[in-house]
Amino acid sequence: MTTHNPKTRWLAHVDLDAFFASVEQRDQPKLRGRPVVVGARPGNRGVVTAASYEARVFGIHSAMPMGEAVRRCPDAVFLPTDLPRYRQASRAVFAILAETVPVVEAASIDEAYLDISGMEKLVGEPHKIGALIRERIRSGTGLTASVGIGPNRLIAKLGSEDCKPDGLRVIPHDHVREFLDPLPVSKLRGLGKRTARVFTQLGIKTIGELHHYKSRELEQRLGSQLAAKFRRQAEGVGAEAVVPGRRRKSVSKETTFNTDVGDDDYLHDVLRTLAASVAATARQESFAGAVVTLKVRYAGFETHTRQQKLDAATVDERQMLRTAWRLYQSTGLPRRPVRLIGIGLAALKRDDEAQPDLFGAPAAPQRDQRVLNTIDAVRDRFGDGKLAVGLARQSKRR
DNA sequence: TCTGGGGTCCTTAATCTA
DNA sequence: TCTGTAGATTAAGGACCC
Repeated sequence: MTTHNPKTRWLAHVDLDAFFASVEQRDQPKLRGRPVVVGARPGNRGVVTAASYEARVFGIHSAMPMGEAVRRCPDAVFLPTDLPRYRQASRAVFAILAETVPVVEAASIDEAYLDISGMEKLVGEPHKIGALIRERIRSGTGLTASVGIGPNRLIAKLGSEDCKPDGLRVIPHDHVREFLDPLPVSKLRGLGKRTARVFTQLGIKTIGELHHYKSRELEQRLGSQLAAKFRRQAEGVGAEAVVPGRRRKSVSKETTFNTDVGDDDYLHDVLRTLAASVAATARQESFAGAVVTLKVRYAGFETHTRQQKLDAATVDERQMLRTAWRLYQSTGLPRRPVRLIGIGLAALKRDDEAQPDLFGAPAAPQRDQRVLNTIDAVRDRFGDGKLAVGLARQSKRR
């Protein structure tokens, strides 16, 4: 961990612009300059995963229902999400970052935090470092990134947001207050719709107003922890370090049906497929998990989860399926048609930390890859609704 | 408008255990 | 051995993020 004096500490936040859509435009030149929307197939249940800046002009943004996106811009190019290709592009960007900067923390597939303290001596002032990072990403991958640089993570992140797309913004230590004060509180991390309502009711609109808000009403309304978190952010003095190589804490797989499913045999088949996929991921990444979670969603978006701790960590899909199915059948869940079903594995341990698991004899890696490939292939051809049927046929042929 | 999928973290309540 | 209790663990749900 770096222990720089806050005045000499520089963190950067790198954010790839409209990432999924940009990868598509990069790989298919005829899409450049056109509105591109990546996400669910129009007509299916689902939302927009990414929208190019040309599509955003029409008010299309991620998480918007696909039907609404089609209404707003029927002439846009609608593409299915091609995660393997985006992962590949992401790996290329992270490789460049790793070559350029000593400490890199991946925050998501298209975002990273960098600790660039000390690089001034080699490269020059922070502005030069940011420019170098952006140029290397552009020349190495053909993608554009926005970079924010500041004395802590929050300021760096808000900086990159502020200069999007394809921009660079440096906020020095002694400019933090003037940068932060006029911003709306909705810019704070972890502040969503629910919390925003509380701030509105308290009459707090900007980060500056929150910074000067002394009443304990905030603590009463949000709870002491959450209130403290937002107050710290409003002070602008975050101290969390950039941590390379964070470990994942859970893995899960879920699917939404095009029409709700009431047939238990069918649900069981789908769950088996999802369990196989989770188990395959676990084996590929060499960990086992001791908590199985079942997730079920009904009409009206009514969502329930059930979980059970196992005696020992496992990667065995049969044990996961047995556990999840027991949870489905005997924990008082509504017996109504199901919109979504999913399974997850948590309380993860690396293989070398796990208890020996007699039931979880690892399957051949080739088979794991087959499971993952099959899921992708079936989803490509039929969409998620046909996933279970497609796999059931496959396994009969085998 | 009608809401995906894959995650993290937090709060609260129930249950277990010393 | 019984009982009350505090703290830890487990479980469920919610908010949020990309």
